[in-house]
Amino acid sequence: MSLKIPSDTVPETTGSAGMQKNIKTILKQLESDGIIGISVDCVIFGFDDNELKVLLIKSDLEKFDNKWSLLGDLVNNHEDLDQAAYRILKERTGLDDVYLEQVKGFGAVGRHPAARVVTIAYCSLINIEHHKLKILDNELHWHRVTTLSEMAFDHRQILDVCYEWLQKRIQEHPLGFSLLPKQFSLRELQNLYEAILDVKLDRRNFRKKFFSMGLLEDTGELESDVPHRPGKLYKFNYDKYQKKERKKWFGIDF
Amino acid sequence: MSLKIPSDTVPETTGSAGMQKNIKTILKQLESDGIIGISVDCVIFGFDDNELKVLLIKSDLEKFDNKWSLLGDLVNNHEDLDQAAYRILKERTGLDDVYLEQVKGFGAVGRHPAARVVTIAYCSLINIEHHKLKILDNELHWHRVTTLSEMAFDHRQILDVCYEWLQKRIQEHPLGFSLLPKQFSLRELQNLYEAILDVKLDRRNFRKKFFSMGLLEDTGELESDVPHRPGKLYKFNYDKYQKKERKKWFGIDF
DNA sequence: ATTATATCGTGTATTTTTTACACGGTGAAG
DNA sequence: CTTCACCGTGTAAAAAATACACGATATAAT
Repeated sequence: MSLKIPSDTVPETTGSAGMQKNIKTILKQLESDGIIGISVDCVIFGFDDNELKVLLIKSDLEKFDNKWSLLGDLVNNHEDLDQAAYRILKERTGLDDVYLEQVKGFGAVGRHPAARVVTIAYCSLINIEHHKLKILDNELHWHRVTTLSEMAFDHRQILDVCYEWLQKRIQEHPLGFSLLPKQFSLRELQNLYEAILDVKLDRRNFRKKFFSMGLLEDTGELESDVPHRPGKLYKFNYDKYQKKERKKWFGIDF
Repeated sequence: MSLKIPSDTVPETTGSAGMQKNIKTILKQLESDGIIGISVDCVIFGFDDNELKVLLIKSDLEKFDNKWSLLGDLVNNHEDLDQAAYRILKERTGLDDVYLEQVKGFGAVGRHPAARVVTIAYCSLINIEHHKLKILDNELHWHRVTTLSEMAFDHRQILDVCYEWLQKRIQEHPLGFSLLPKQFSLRELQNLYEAILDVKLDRRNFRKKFFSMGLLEDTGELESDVPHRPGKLYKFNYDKYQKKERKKWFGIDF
């Protein structure tokens, strides 16, 4: 017999009052049996209107009435952690080929009010445009990351950790491109970095930096619908990046 | 009722044949109930003889006969993940005030032969000297990290991930000091970095780099028992490090 | 058509950081 | 009293990061 109970967020799209009761019963049983549940929570970032956004859903638990919650679910018995995260992502965004990476496990004893649940946080970056079709479905919402007050469970802490992880990560690895269209102008790229890192950067030096890596490919196309001189559109060359030999020693810097 | 079953490694020091049977029974039951177990595994690093070592134990499972295993245990229902890791560390090394950090969760379906167990890997750095008293107990062994062949479970993979994590981490954060005595010479520190990162560094520039951070404190003492001119002994000033404001933007570098 | 405006794209001088490298000093061992 | 191995410091050259300016080109307003 395979237990199937809800996680921090509603896994079924057909959430109803009758469902709720069932959920609570199962959670209670888990709790009384002293079994630790294991879930996966996805911090799905998007970039829109020059701001970093995160995809959230209204919590279904009374205790967290109207609070925002990350997208998550219990891990099934037959699936890896990564698979579980991909499943959630697919269910919620319809997107398949996305950037996804594990960030950290969270297992404080009281983090879930109904039972002991350890969750593994994943971070995902998607192009918000690709996802727009599906957003109307339910209680899903893109929310600014900078102006978030309370959230359900320990999801605020998880989001904070993931946001800091992202800030560090985009400076060392080429993930930012996942938030942009395949083709992008250099200004769009810089806006992305400035928004995520909350810094102002010099346009010319930013340009120099990226071109010196030799990983941006000129598509020959130009921006359109801009009220000024259009910039060239580039795409990131992942192949070249893979083949590139990375220097091992990068120095000590506390 | 609180389930208590063994993890990837024997939690009890009194491991015996009778115990083994009990373990298997419980694992089988878990497996048939479709419950996912959750454990913590500690990658405990030490530094000795100018080499990075890891603390391992002989696996108790027949399938992994004589293979090396990390130190781990199932997470108890009433303890946080971090607490579980600390508990294992304390049980095995007798050490308390140690560096410990979560690295990654591993949850491949078939990673444990007896049941589905998701494990959270922790990385710990200890001074190998402090631990020598307790090593005689059982099957514990300090093993070179560079010359390790097969290991039990997916522990080789976990170790690899943690080793790479360490290589990156010691360049950005002051953790290396946990592997050294409180007081150390600059050469010892450099040997540590060279061993862990597998690079040769210029002695003078290494010195310059560290002193320019202003975090090394001259103890006034000198090395002893060296067959040459003794070097000064320093200690790391953690207080100063905490107070130090770190620059946010450190540039893009793929 | 002409002008205003906003961004594009490039180059250069300055500062800072990293790297490479040399020499005199001190303690132990023979 | 010489050899050896490492300690401790300084400096010149190379590389990287930063600051900053100007002409070009598109749209929109006049």
